[in-house]
Amino acid sequence: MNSEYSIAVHILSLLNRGDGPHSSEYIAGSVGVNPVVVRSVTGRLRRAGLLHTQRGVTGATLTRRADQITLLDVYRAVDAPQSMLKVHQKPNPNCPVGANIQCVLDDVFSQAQAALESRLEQVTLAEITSALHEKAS
Amino acid sequence: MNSEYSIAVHILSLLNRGDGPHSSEYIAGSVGVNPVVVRSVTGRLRRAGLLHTQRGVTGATLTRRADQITLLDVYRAVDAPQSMLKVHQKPNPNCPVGANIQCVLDDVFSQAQAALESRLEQVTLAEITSALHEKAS
DNA sequence: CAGCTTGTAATTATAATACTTACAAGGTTC
DNA sequence: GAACCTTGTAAGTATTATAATTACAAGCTG
Repeated sequence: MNSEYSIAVHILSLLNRGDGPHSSEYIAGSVGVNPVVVRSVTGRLRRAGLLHTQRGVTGATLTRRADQITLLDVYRAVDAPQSMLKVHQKPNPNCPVGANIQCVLDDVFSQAQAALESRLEQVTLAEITSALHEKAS
Repeated sequence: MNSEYSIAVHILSLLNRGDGPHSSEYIAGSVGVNPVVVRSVTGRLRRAGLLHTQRGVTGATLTRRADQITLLDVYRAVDAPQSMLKVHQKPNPNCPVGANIQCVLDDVFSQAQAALESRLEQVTLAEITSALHEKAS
């Protein structure tokens, strides 16, 4: 797992403040990464339909209200792995266990992943913003 | 996330068949990794109290019944990360968002992680063994 | 046009993961 | 006890994943 996901949430939180357009360089300063990384993540969010940008013009804008954007939307947008739990790749097909373990684990891991995603779906960007204000005060 | 976790489940599944002692080299053949990796994972499982081994003597034995071992026990045993969702490490402390985003995300990610672990806790090694038999037949 | 922006490909560092070698510690067999 | 197994670990290497950086085309704005 890389940290694109949390970077994406950070970017969206900045946009949700609504205080004028922010360049990728400004955002990069807040996130603590290279501006290219910000533009890359922003690109994914745009392709997922969460925000709008335009070549040459500073800033990005959310395409819908913050309470209509869940952390699961963001998770899917950044192309996060299908399951965070990794199955080893080369079990021996000639062993009864090795031949079937991948299939069995895929099933179990999918269920665990679904539980995690379900929790993410219950949190909106608006709630993140609220929590940030809470902490800041 | 590395694949030690699924390797651990694989090893325990082999032990749970009860068909004689298996050397780390035999197990490695089924799992598809180097014997040293098997011994390393076995070591973690031993330190977590899930199985017993002895230097010089072939094989390992479970310390309790398979229906008393959950996948969460195994997850904890292999020293898996506290949260699979990674927070970016260098947000700008001088920015209202950057200063608090880690804290807020840690909280949300912990909840998602708890949901995942809760699901793992509901699955036992005995059920994995059953599923393997099911597939094999 | 000059100077900014975003979008993206390509390259280089860096870090995480996996593999392998090596060997000590200990058991078993003859 | 000697030869030959085993497990337990440390240390080094290779491979891969991640992040940072460079470079530049495409496009807006004054």
